[in-house]
Amino acid sequence: MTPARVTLQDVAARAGVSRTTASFVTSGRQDMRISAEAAERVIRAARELGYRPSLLARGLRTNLSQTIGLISDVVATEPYAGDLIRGSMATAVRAERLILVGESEGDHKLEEQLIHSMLDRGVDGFIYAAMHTREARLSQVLRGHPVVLLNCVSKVRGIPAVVPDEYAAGAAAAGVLLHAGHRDGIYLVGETPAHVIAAAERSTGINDALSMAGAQLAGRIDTLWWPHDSYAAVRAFLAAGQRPKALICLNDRVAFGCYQALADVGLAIPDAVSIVSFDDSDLASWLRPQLTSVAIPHFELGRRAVDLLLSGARTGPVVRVPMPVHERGSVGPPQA
Amino acid sequence: MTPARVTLQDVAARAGVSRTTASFVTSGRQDMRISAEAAERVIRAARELGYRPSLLARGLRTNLSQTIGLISDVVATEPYAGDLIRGSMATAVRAERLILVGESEGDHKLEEQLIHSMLDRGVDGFIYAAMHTREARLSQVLRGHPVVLLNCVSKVRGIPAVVPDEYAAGAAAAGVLLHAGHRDGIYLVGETPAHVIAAAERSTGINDALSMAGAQLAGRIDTLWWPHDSYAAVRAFLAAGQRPKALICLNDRVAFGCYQALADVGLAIPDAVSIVSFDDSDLASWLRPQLTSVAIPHFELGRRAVDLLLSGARTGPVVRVPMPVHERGSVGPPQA
DNA sequence: GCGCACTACTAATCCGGTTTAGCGACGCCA
DNA sequence: TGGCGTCGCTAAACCGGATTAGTAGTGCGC
Repeated sequence: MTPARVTLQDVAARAGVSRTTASFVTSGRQDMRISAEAAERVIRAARELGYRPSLLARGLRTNLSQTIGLISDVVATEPYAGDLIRGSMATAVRAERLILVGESEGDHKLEEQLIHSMLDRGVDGFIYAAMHTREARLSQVLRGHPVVLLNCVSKVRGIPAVVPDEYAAGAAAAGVLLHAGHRDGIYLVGETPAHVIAAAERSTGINDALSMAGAQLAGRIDTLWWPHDSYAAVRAFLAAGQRPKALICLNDRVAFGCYQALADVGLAIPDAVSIVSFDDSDLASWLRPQLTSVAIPHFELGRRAVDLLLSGARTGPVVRVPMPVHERGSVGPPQA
Repeated sequence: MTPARVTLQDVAARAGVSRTTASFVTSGRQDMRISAEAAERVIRAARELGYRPSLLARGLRTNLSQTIGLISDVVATEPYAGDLIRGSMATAVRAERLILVGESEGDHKLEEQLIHSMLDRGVDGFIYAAMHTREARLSQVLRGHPVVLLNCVSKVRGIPAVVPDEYAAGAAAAGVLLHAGHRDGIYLVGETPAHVIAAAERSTGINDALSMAGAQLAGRIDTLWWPHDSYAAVRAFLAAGQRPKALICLNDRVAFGCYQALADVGLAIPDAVSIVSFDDSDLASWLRPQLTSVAIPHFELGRRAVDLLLSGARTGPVVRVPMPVHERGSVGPPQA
């Protein structure tokens, strides 16, 4: 049934050496003296037999499993966050690692169970990912194990973390409007609760960039980050007689609702109103006109986190990954 | 640094028994006679010490790692397919398993490398997932290992497989229109290449359901499954003077393009044109009016695949998972 | 009072690697 | 020619469990 595995013993026998010697060769240790000739025989035997070392056996002895645990709250729930896993995975594979995934669904008990399960399997370290950039309370179970935070930060200890550079992203979004000539009538659409770091930092970046140019937000349209909510909020805003010249939406879904509300009252994008947004989801390129949006570099975030973990950093500053602006058709010069 | 693990030896010592006895108790084997009293002592000692067996060590001996390998082509790329991983994960965790993920990106070499890497880690079986329902050519490396196909089928061997019931879904979509009173002017939007099983089966289901009701498709609007393409195709269709009464879109993205095209010429949904679709992505509920769509049960698919794999089935029929219809506001009675 | 079955354990081995300790052979030097 | 260091390699122990093959102790029948 299951194909029998070739063991180090088989390789050693074929090469006419001891298991020990074969081990030294296959594990590539330099500090033990093996003649080039013997090494060559071992390598050949291994190749001919299709030898692959059992990482279970190796890990038992070395306490290294070449495996990384990825714990997330709800990563897979968010449509595009799969890229976060992809980035981690691709990077891990390139370093001969594999990734064990676990989703805690925000449940602390489940999270601890997952961490234990992973430790039972000897993972070499953890990536602790949050969907929405926020402050994380790390489980005690992780204490003493290598951890890199992904898309979240922790104040208690100087744990290495990788997060998108939301501040710069906010500044960039504002910059797009400024560059198009906008100075007033710019509104921020979307609520900015304090615990959502992304919102707060984007907002700060926007304000700073605007004031640096001698401008400022004309106001804020408060709404949840969903199409229905922003649609209703913007409809009400317009119904009150307000006529914005540009909207900065805190994500693409919010922007979608804005598109719908503006269409209802016949305000053209970008002629009457310019729109910039954050996320750069697929939606952004499906809208008409296509939406200018600042991307969350999910793949890159995952990549960086794995790199950081594998680098052996156990403590360090927060790595901020740039968020690229994708300029499309939703921004134009302000109406004369 | 890393907390020292409690071993079976520690537990045995504390309980005053041999490692063997402790092993019998912790691994729950009934066939060996252990007094209730001794068992109790071992259990207590294990609890007090926080003992957790090393699955590396156990796996080395038993050849069972309690770990499943999930190989996919591009699962994480598709926004909502993360649910597929989630469903597998949640189900696996409930059975004390963890999932090792790997994405082949369609690259056969990479796929083999991933499979090898997983085997090196002693995975007990594989879930081989495809993003789009299709026929899969299984790597030779998998031969002899438990495999369940997810969202794909294989003709060569009778490998267990889990797929969405696309035929029934097609019939259901047509049924929604029939139920609303539609009999003619119904068009299918989206190309149906032969190798895309989902498309072919949906199409057959639609045709069968229509003809069962004495109706039939008025025609087909050929287009790639993307908003821009369907937008252009439907615009051209309408420009040619055609006036459909209902559109069956092969996915939500296609439907999105239809919405845009219909809006351009002032045809209201659902008053002038009814629309049903497949996928039930978030987009469906964001559109105005909300889109009636047949859902792909990603989570359930993942769940079933893991269940099937853990059930020990090495061969079996294709499991077809129902695709639930989510009725919303995009379907109405045909215009008088 | 002996053989036998049964209970309740345990010593020893195994899984497949890594790692430590050490062993012959050889060359060099005094 | 004996001591010593180095080279090239291996025996044995180890990692932490599971499993096989017993082994004491007890009760029972005859």
